[in-house]
Amino acid sequence: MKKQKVSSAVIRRLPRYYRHLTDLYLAGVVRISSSALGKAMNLTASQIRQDLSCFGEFGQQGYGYNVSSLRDEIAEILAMGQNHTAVILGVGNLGRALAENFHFDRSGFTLTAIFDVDPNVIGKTVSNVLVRPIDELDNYLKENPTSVGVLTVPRAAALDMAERLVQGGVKGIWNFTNVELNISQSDVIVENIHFADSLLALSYMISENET
Amino acid sequence: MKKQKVSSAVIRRLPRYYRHLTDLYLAGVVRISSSALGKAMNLTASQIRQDLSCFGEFGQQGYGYNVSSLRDEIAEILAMGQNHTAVILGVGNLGRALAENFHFDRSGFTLTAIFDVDPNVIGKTVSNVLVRPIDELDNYLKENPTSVGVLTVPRAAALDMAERLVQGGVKGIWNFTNVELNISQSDVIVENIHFADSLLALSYMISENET
DNA sequence: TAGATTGTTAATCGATTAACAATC
DNA sequence: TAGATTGTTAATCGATTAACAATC
Repeated sequence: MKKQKVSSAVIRRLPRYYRHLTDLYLAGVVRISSSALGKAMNLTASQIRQDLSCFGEFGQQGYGYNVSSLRDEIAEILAMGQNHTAVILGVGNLGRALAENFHFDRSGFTLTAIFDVDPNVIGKTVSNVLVRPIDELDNYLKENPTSVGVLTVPRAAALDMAERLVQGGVKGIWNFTNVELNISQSDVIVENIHFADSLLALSYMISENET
Repeated sequence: MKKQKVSSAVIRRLPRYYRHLTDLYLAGVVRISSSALGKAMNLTASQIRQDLSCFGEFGQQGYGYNVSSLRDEIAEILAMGQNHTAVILGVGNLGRALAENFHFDRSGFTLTAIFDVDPNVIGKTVSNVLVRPIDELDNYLKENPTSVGVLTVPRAAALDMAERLVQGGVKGIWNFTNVELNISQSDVIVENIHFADSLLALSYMISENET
């Protein structure tokens, strides 16, 4: 059943496909060819067909792809329908920004809990989710199996919190701290968002662009 | 003078090198070999030497690399010493999180201004930076040439704001909105941080990991 | 039907890894 | 000096692109 491993390059493009298809869908576009999609996304038609062929056959000769159903297929591939759950650790500015502005549900996740150490926020709700004391994390995870822990704690707390998430049985950690989490011995997946790395790459590119 | 174009894979690794070297430097490590660095970063020694060779010769046979000076060299390559400036557009939760918690200076940037539409925050300071009315953006950019615009506005405002940044002569846009900015006709560089893409990739990987 | 477009195989291109002479 | 490790060239591997028969 399981195909050969899908390359990381392909995996990174899947959410982009999903995003573009959603835009097309909302714009009322019914069908699209690989070449038209490629033009819109700055990819070759070949690459799109090659990417999709990792997962099955979703098109139709002479027609192209049905936008709505290809979107659904990709949602399926991305496991968006699996009722994933997420908890946020640390509700400072960034944690709060994610809780209030990021639509977890649009990626197939439900935000089920928020943890923090600050007595001023514990017991309150943020975005309709209760903020709990961090001491309750271990118990909470034991009683409420959770897909992903969102790490938005200060640098100093990052490693300890990551360890507790792993112990608590999460399947993935969405890491916003600039700490490199070295938990490769477990089979928990770490997805990093390194703001500084992104800005430095931009710094390089704008300088390169001038010369 | 200009070497052949450096591949994007290499550019993306440079900030990681910088980050690891900083950690080593702060830990008091004086020298490191490509193989030791590779082990720490999960790269091959070969790749590290190949990457660095795009920019010059920074090591010494039989010794390896001096941590501090290699770090400095990479900072130089990343253009960290060029007094880049940044302005934030939109000081909602995310803009505020960046203004207050992200250390622009550590990436060689100075946050010089913040713009918003909300009368309740205009005139106040966030992280010692004045929040100005968005109407002043065009004039501000004219009078204060700015390297990068940080886009943390709502989706609806994104395209318009991006256009004004481009008109205002910024060299790069750090885009946190989930809107695809299509400004490839200009030579402004867009660096995207797509939270949803990142979470969906994680969703895929944790599901894949189970089967 | 004729035209369009897929899925897939083969060709090309680029990036990573291996090997090694140079040398600190 | 002998051992270690670089920078670089060559070999390998993987990803992207091109081509085309199949077919809607």
